[in-house]
Amino acid sequence: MLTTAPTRPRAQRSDGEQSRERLLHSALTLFAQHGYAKTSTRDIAEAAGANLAAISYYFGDKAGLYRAVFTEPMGDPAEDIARYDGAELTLGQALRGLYIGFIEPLRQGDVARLCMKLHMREMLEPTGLWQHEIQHSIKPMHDALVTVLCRHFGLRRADDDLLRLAVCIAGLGVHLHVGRDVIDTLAPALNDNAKALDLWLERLVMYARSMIDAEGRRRASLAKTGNKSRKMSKR
Amino acid sequence: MLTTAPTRPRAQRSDGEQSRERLLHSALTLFAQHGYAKTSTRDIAEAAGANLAAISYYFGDKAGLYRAVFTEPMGDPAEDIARYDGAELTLGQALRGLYIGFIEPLRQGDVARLCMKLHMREMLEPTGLWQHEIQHSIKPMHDALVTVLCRHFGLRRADDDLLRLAVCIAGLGVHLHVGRDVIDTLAPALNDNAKALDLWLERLVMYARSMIDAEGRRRASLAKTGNKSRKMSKR
DNA sequence: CCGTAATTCAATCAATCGTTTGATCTTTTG
DNA sequence: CAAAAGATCAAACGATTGATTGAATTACGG
Repeated sequence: MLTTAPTRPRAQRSDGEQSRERLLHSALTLFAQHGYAKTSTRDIAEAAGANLAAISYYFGDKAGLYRAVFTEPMGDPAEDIARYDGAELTLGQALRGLYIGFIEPLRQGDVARLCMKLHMREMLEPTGLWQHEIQHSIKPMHDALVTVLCRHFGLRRADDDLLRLAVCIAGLGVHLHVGRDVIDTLAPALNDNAKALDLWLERLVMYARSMIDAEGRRRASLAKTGNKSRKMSKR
Repeated sequence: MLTTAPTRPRAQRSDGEQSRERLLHSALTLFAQHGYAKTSTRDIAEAAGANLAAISYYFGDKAGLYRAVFTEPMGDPAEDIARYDGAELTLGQALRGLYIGFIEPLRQGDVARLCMKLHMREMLEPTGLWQHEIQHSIKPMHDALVTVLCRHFGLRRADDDLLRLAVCIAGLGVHLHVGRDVIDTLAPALNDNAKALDLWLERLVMYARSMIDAEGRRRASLAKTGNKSRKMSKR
């Protein structure tokens, strides 16, 4: 049997989607909490109040359910990108738009946060959907960020140092999710209310600006002293 | 010397440790590659060229093997901390010492890198050893970094903004490991040789400095406009 | 060289896993 | 209302898992 859900040549019953969505929600919660392998289909069905066979009925198999959980609630990446790659935006606005994409899921309900956590988990499971996710979701965002930075530095084409900068800027946002458990343990006050998340946004923008400025100074001093010497910035 | 697998009232055979260490190495590789749940004891035994029962013989059970893999090859966290929390170090030296702890494993052999990857993976699999790891390995490193920053800003006690800064500084190093697969896909040139890692060290230190400076300026402007004043030490 | 303990091995157990089955119930449609 | 399709359900199947058993093998001390 292949992966597709059952075809629906006729009308579907109105009560059908209920179980399907309950399964999706329960699966999201459990997958994000315990990972794919440690989550059994029986646990998912029980948490959803549905029958075990409903999983194969709606999603084909466990992998199909995971795929649905992984891709279905995700918005178009272009939506996130549009927030920060407009040519008319100032650098500050672009950075703010970028980090909003990371922070907003944190303040929304469980669903968005669990979904983000699921994606972060996929980063360490090189097989499966991750490579696809990199190409179709992360790469466009990365490229857009690189474009913004190129424009800011007046570069026609990105070099390695600009890529490094882009990685670090994005890394600040990623770390907010990946390191969430650690932060909650070491400094719980940093995440415990909506106001704290506003501060995160402010600080991340400020930090990103400072990194961009530092890279700009490095490039300027490099251009001045010629290609050979590499001085540390003083200050 | 103080291995406590089975009870050993008599001498042990010299060929015994061979299988034990082969099991440890194979388990590290497979656990880091596929995660705990997706790695079967049979695969581990086969990769190690040992018998399946050797796992229970040396480590009790699969969890015991994982625990051994997770904790045995890890050096004392105090060793890492000593590289950057000395009071006589300049800020630049301290940051360099901090990031060396992140980057050095990347250039060392497979073992260190796999071990680091296993720890990163554990971050998203909250069950088991992770909380212990936070308390006994990450928290000391975090506290030491906070101490360094407090000293730099002349603070008697860390506030939330300083903790945020510390999280971001550490996050740059963490992201290098967590996002490794992504980086290798989007910008493979950034990790492909020893020289590139040298550059990472340079840039991370530069970025951290710039974030620290930005935070310092923020505090200074805050003090000027009327809040309680905080003095900064210049280096 | 012999006895003992350490180690290895094949075989197996019990539990859990994902999946399938076929019957049954419910809603829609003509 | 009756036929058909959608949806639910309990039960079971086959495969794989972690762990154990007891005998066979190997190295070591005397």
